[in-house]
Amino acid sequence: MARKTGSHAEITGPRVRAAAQKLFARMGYAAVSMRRIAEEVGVQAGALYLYTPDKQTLLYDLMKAHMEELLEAWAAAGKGGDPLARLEAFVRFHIRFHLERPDAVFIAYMELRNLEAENFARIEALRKAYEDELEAILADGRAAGLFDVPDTKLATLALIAMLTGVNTWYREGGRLSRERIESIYLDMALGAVGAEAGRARAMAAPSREAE
Amino acid sequence: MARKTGSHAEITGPRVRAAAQKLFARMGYAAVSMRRIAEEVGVQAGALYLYTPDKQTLLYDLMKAHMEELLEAWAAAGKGGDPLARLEAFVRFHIRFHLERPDAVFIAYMELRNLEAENFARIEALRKAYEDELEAILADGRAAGLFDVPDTKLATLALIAMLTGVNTWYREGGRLSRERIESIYLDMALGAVGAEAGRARAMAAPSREAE
DNA sequence: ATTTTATATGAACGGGCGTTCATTTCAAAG
DNA sequence: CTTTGAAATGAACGCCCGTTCATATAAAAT
Repeated sequence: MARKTGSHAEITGPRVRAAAQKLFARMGYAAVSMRRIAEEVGVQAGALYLYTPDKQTLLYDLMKAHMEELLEAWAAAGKGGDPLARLEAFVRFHIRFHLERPDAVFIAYMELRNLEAENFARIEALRKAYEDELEAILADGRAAGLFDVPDTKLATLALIAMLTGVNTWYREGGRLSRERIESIYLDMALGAVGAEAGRARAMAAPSREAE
Repeated sequence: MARKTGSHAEITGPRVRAAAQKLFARMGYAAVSMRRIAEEVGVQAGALYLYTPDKQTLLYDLMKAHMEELLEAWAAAGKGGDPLARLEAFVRFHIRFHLERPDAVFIAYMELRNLEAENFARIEALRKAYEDELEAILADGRAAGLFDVPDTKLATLALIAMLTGVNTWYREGGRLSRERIESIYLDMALGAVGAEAGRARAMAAPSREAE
């Protein structure tokens, strides 16, 4: 038989994962039945238990994989540079990464409350690790006199909320290209942390300062 | 008998509303049963139908009341002034209003997908009306040469996402007062839209401000 | 050709769901 | 008192839930 063995979080069948991710994102974890997921895969409900011990683990595995992928991708993309360059890299990376997997992102921040306490704590730890990456950039930038940030924790949460917000309105083939969106959000992020040198280059004519 | 009469959205019994709001916010609409709500009220499930035609209407009424309250409160608070003063008023109003009713706010943006198409469209229209209030401020500010905003629609959504984000981490009696939080977010918002006049007053020395 | 193994079925389990409704309770109105 | 009628009960409706399991199928390994 093929019943799952180890301490769960195994390589849940890709077809099952894909079906669950799609349906959880569209209808919400609580509103999707195992029978509905099975239908999407083209199988009977009982067969799902060859790939996951239960519905909760299916959700947890999706969220865990997403968060780990996020951290790994940033570790690979966010190399060195001065704080300003690192902030630009972070902003562009965050928007691009999140726009590329809207379903996973949606689940990761809408279904937190449907995780059992233990699983919730694990996902929160991963989220915290990601936030810490941005906070370190802001702290370094402040220390270097590049940013004007009274509270790095607050600024971190504010920036991440702003950036992730793109996912709520972006639609493929819309009015603005991803590159353009990244640039606009980058300018807003730089302004929000008082990094006026970064903003200056986008200014030239119409109104204000030069540094 | 006391069965509801008009085209629904009546004055759903306040105790039922309060119980539903609390439970929907904590566990999610789909995960809360009518029996659980009844238990919270201290009544049997059947009695709830004296106050609402069905569960869906209970959710819709909560969201509609919240959005209308939001629009009315802003209409009362957001009087005139130049765009900079109006933006400051909006930021402070938004944070204060949202921090005062975390359950309603949480439901309003987490349970949209559980609304039937017709109800969804009505709530979205109210949300759009609120966003338009901010967008008008940004458009006026840009026209007056006060803000540097390449796309008012994007900036509107970015600012609202950033401001509403406060609700995800704020806890009563935390490290920072609401007033302090408002001020910090105000500075970030002003920076994000390139309103350097507003930020300037906070600059003086190397990092912090005094107001 | 036989055994093994992975994959799947489909019926069944106990239980919870939203909603309805005939009936009861009980305070206020007459 | 008696009548009214709003407020609430509690049983019942048909249906869907997550999960288990004995059984079937069929490809791979022997």
